[in-house]
Amino acid sequence: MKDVAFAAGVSVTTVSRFLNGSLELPATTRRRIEAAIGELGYEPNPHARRLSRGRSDTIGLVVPDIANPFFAALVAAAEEEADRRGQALSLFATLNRPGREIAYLRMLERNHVDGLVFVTNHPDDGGLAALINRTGKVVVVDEDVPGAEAPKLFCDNYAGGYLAGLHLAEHGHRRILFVGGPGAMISTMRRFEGLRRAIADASAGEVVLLREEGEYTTAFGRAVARRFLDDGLPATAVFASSDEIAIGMIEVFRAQGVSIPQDVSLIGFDDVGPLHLFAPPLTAIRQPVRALGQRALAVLLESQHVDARLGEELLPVEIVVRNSVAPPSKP
Amino acid sequence: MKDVAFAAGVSVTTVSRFLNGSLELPATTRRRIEAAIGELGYEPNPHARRLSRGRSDTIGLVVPDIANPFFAALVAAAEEEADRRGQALSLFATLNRPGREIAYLRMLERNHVDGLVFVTNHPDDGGLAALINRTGKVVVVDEDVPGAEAPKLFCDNYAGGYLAGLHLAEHGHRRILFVGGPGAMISTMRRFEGLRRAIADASAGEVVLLREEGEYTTAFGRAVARRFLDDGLPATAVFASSDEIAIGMIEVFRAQGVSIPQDVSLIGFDDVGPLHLFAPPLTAIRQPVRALGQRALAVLLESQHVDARLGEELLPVEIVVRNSVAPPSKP
DNA sequence: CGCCCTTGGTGAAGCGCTTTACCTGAGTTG
DNA sequence: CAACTCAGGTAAAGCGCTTCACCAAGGGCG
Repeated sequence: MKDVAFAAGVSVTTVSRFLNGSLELPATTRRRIEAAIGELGYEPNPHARRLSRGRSDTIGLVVPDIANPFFAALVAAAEEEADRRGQALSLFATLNRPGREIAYLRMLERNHVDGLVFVTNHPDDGGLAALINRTGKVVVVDEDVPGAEAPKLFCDNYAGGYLAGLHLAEHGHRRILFVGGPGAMISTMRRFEGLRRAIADASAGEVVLLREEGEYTTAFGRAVARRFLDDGLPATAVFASSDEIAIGMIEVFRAQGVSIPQDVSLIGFDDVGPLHLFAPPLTAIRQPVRALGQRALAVLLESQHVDARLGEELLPVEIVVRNSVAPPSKP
Repeated sequence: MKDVAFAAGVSVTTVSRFLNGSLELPATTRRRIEAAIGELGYEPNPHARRLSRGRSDTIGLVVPDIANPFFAALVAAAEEEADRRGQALSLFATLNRPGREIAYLRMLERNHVDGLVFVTNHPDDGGLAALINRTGKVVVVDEDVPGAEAPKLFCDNYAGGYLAGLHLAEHGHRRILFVGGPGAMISTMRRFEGLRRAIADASAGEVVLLREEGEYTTAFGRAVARRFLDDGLPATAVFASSDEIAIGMIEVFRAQGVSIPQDVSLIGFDDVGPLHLFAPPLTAIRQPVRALGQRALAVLLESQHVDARLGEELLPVEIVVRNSVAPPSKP
């Protein structure tokens, strides 16, 4: 930049201010600077810029696992929005490695990034919340970190559970198995609450609501399905709280010759994979995953100055009816 | 850091060198410094560090679309490896926005990142190659950028095509439709070449090889499938060159009541989605997508010093046989 | 005519590290 | 005992920007 300034016969201040738009220049000067830049092939050094300005125009995104299609879609939407807003996106996956979440939050604290979109998938012992409160500039997405005073962005889990419950109840199901993720997470709690409420609202008489909670993985789905079969199909319908769980269960059901929806109805949650090509096409609650990613960025960058902290924002879900729910064969 | 140095009664040089491990200190001094750091809650500023050292310990990853499960898996593997090697990962999606690839490469040039893993999905007019050659520190992954003098990392497309062809030929197919991505990309060319070679090797007598080329999208898959049906099923088997294409085709086949594999056999490529749950479970060539991501990072960081440029590395593919290929009903 | 505003700049002090070149004093060695 | 190491440091010069505080000259205005 010094060279550019010299070549253009001005000071570095002028070049810098011109480049940053904080100085109007007459056409002749401007052209001299531009010519110098062109000839010297000058490119500003972002590290120096960041050091000077004290910020990086980079935001961090912490997710449990990028390969999971749900998170992948979230990341994609966030990246798009970040790019639109002139921010770079640094990506971190926790992969359930303990301490990783903490490490990434500390990175925020060290100004590595200007803000963090934080997606967790397991309960916090309070350490995370404390760290979030200390650092600021975090938006908590998808799952809650209780006690964290930060903008929060979830899908409407309760409504999702309610829609699923209503759909099952309308088909006449009275014995329903809920398969959730970790019991302490709000996605699990709220979806269950919604489900229960819907069943209570829509079904007269006695209703049986079984409940399994574990992880949002195919492995857990398989385990639950096996247990379910061992118990002799204690319910006529299953509400699987994620694509992964549903996939695991379908695998077992299929292997054991249990057909959907004749033997058991199944409704999923997320709907980011190609569920419509499954056999049968899977009815599911659709998460607003793109909106989640976009809004996360927007909220983060806009709460930069305003203190719009606190308060959670709920994004609407919808039910996508396909072919995996039918009336119970033996009611 | 100045404060830490003062509190510990040493110079900033000492603190810096101690922190960077370029100075052995007696236990007492070390403890004084550590105590000062603890008390002051000191965290080094990465921007300053980067400016001083002239590098960022961040590598960039440019992919067409993160939400695509194939790229998502690639990103996930790369991030994991980057983290293991102490590098941060900046993510950029081109989303087919023209000029984006160039923009991201220039960002490399400006030292924004130390290196770039570059995944393109469309032909280059030479501009990209030129830029890559100028900047260095790029590894080209998955699809080629012809003329770029950089380490290149592909899956063994030819072998993939060959495996698919062999499988189809062994089931007696003589009229086969190849559905590729963009015709100019090596993935398309090499897979087709492999397919053709396998057919030639395995089938005596006349063979018909139809060829459609377009994009790796469900939309293209649907379009080809419709055309295929309009033409009255001119082939008994289809080799779809990506999960997306296969999904698009299955959608149309299913909607039109064409059943797989009775009416037409189908073999896919990629195998990152839950193809095993499709109806029928889809036979496919599996890409070594995790290995691709990992190796990309390794190659990038290791070619940092060595000039191991040039030369492409091929990662092995395998065939995953499921249930979507059967002998033709009317040979 | 004197004053003030605007336009078009400038100098220099940071930003917070790393690194080079150098220094000092307590052993070690011949 | 003089010369030589070597551990244990240090001062200061960057790294390449941004920005604060100023300033000169020309023009408009009362």
